[in-house]
Amino acid sequence: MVDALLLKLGQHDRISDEERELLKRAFTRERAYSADRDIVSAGARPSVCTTLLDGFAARYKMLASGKRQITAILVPGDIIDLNGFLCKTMDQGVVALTACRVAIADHDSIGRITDTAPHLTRLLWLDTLIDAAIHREWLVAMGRRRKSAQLAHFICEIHMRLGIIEQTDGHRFHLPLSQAELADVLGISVVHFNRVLQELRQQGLITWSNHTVEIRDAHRLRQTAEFDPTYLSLQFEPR
Amino acid sequence: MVDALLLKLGQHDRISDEERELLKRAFTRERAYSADRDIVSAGARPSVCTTLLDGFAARYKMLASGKRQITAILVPGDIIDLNGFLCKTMDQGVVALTACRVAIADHDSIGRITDTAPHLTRLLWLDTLIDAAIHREWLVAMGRRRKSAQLAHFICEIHMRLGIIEQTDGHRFHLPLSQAELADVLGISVVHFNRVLQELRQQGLITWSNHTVEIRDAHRLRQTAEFDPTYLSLQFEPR
DNA sequence: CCCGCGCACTTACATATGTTAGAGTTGCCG
DNA sequence: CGGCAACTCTAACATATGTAAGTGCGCGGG
Repeated sequence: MVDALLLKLGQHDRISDEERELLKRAFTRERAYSADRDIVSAGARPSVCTTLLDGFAARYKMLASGKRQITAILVPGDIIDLNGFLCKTMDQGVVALTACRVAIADHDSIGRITDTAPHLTRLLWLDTLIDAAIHREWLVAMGRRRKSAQLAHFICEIHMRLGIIEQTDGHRFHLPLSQAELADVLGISVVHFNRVLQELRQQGLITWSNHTVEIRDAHRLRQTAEFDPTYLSLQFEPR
Repeated sequence: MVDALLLKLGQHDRISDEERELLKRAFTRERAYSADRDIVSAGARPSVCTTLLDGFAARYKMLASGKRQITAILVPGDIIDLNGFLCKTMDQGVVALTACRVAIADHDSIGRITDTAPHLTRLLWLDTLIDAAIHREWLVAMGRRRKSAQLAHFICEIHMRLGIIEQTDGHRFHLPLSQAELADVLGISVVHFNRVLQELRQQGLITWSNHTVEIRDAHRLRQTAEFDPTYLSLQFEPR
């Protein structure tokens, strides 16, 4: 059930059979959400952790003006609210962008892991550190890159993250998000998102239609994005 | 030596005497950096963790264009490169913005804590989760707030964080950063930073001179910032 | 004491991005 | 199969933000 999670954690370091078992036994229940439903709401005090099995979700925050900023895109294998285990109160909500299936673990089970399985605990901690590194990369892109470079960077990142969980087909991948949702990721208007998208298309860097993205010139795309995947900690080494 | 760190961690949950001792014994060595020196550089593979005792530092990334984005402001009590313990390679550098004093702990000592002191480990983990929550809040401010609101939000946050380590004087605090540095925080030009600053001044929300900020109307400042400190996890409860 | 340098601040103009409105497209459902 | 609804894409204009250039102030070193 938690295959994608294991696939992802296994990128960073060896996971023993016992550790695999611990995780599998923690994430027992399963649940489905339809698109546009909150999986966790801002301000909630969850008593469980949830990992995405299938579909796309987004961490987000609404402002009084009605504007929305998406602060993270979650793909299968991502833990949605591991921060809730220690932060107690969710600072932001997570919404299903497509139909989603999730697996659920009680905080008690996670707590038992932190009490008895230090190495697995470090891997879970690492997972949240990578989330933070992604946030930092987004901050850089948002604050100091040209918007076309920000989009290029986002495409490189998602392509790589989907690759880990074997959801890419070479340079092509499925990204079932609307332009309005992607505009909320980049922090720009839908109109401007479309302008920026045309720019990447016109430069022959990508094609994008029917929610399928194809990278046509990976080298130049990475170059405009100044993409360096170090922040994803994909090196396999003892942790 | 690590008083500020203990003060900060102690906001979230009770710390036992043994845990205090463990931390004190981990952070043995001390070191000083002058302003504008890197404390850790991007791409480094540190074998130690460092916590700020005194001064202000910033996590940052440089782009090929020469632009800089600051992704975090570090104040005394913050751990500078706890992520390096598990990520191994630093995704971004940390620079001393003023003269800084730091305390240093070997990764081995931190590793021993994670192997033997689960509760203290959770508190350290929590600290990195709060870093991530701050990043998310900055993403929202950067992407979707008016720039004056972004600055207002930053002031509210820093005031609160300095309050925890007892570096505020009521509604006044010392913030020895130049406008160029603050512009790199907000992701705007120096000129525009100055415009935005004038705006907050003119609205009577703050005064700001000689690197001293005074909040004149806390209520309206929070209101324009839509500031809600939930994301800092300042609630005292078992973790 | 004065000079020079860094920093805060300003102006004028250029560019990027947002807003509003609407036309074309696609896909789903009755 | 027709029609609604959501989405993509474009245009025209308004606003926010960046760039280049320069003034003035305050502080530390000679």
